[in-house]
Amino acid sequence: MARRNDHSREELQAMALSAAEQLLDEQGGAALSTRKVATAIGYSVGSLYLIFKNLDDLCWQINARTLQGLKLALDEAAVDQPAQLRLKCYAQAYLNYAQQWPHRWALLYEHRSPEDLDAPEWLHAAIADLFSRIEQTLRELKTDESDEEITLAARTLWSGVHGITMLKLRDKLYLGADAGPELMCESLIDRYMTGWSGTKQAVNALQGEQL
Amino acid sequence: MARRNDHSREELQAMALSAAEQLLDEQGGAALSTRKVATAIGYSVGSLYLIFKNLDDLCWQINARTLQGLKLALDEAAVDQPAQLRLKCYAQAYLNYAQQWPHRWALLYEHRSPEDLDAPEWLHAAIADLFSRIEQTLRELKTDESDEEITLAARTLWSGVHGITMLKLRDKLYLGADAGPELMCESLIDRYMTGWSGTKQAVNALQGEQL
DNA sequence: AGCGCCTAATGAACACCGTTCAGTTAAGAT
DNA sequence: ATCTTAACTGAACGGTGTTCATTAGGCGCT
Repeated sequence: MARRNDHSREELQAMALSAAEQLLDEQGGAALSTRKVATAIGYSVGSLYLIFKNLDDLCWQINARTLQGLKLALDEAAVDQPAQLRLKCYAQAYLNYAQQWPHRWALLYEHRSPEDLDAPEWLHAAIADLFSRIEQTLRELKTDESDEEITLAARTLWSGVHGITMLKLRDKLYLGADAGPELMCESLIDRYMTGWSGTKQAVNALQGEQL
Repeated sequence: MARRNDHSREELQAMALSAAEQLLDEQGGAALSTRKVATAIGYSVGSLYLIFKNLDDLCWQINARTLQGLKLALDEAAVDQPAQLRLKCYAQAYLNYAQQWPHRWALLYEHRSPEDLDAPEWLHAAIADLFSRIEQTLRELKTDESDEEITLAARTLWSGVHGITMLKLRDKLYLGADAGPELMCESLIDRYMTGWSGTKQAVNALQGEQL
């Protein structure tokens, strides 16, 4: 049983990634193993290494698909929404996505290659692409801010949403009842944004006084 | 070589934890193994299981020590500081601690027992204890807010700082130059707090800061 | 039809891992 | 000196990632 050619490289790759995602969803990241994935698609262990460089590589490719799914979810949530509401849409969609695919989301952030030497380039590009949505929204809301200010605010807000999501998924929130993370995202965005305006006004006021 | 009694249970436990922490610091969480820890303290694998229930247990105990160190760092950073500055002190100390012990910090959040069934009770207590510092500070700053408001704000702010820290440690920030996370924490706290109060108090806050 | 070639596919092998437990051995009691 | 006992061991089991010599099936050629 060799040279079966039942499936092309691309088909095999897709089959393996789907099987791995199913394993991940059902049993968590610790259960991801080359042998299990290989068995799931009806091939031997060695064959997996003809398709992926190693298990790390497979994980990175799962992460690529996860990021793409996240991107779609964000865009879908924000479609036809005014800039003012879009931030909260993004936050809700992010939170929802993470809760829907907790293990995929965890893999996205917990997976590291040994020595961190080869975090792929496209990963950075994909994350920058996600950031750009928030930056774009902020730019629409604050037309006269510098790029540095926009970037800082986007990353700060996104980190906040990310942190809320992470603590929620780790059950380390337990804010009395539930409905916690949604409220926290609301609180974060509302107060950060009005605080942003407030700080600017305050600075202007102070500078006006001092002149 | 049996019944050596060179060390008491407590000594052995401390030795093992220290060795494990050194391994963790130098080679990361993936390199933590019972065999390595056992060899490092000059005992056999089996002996480690007389001291710890299993590797999970050892990890939880490392986490306990990490949390205690974090608590000390936070308290030290905030000593004799007015409530107005204490929040930023906490944030900076948290960020510093995570950067000083990246692998210990990562273990704190990435380690999960199978099926999440036995996340220890003391862990929740320790985290609640950390939260209480922020809540207490917020209570001093906002004397007429409800407990729910204080709790919500504390968790939101802390999640934000946590998210910033996490993204920084994953090298997924790259905010142009560095000095990113510190600026982001400043931005988060300033804007969230002034956004909470409204514009009027923002001026006071800024003036107080400049003194 | 028969013959080779080539390569997709295999799975045994290696070095690790967590965990267990029957067995060993030394310290202290008798 | 012998016994008891428990601290300690390390081989064993089933799992992991990864490699690579071997195999066998599809394909082109004669």
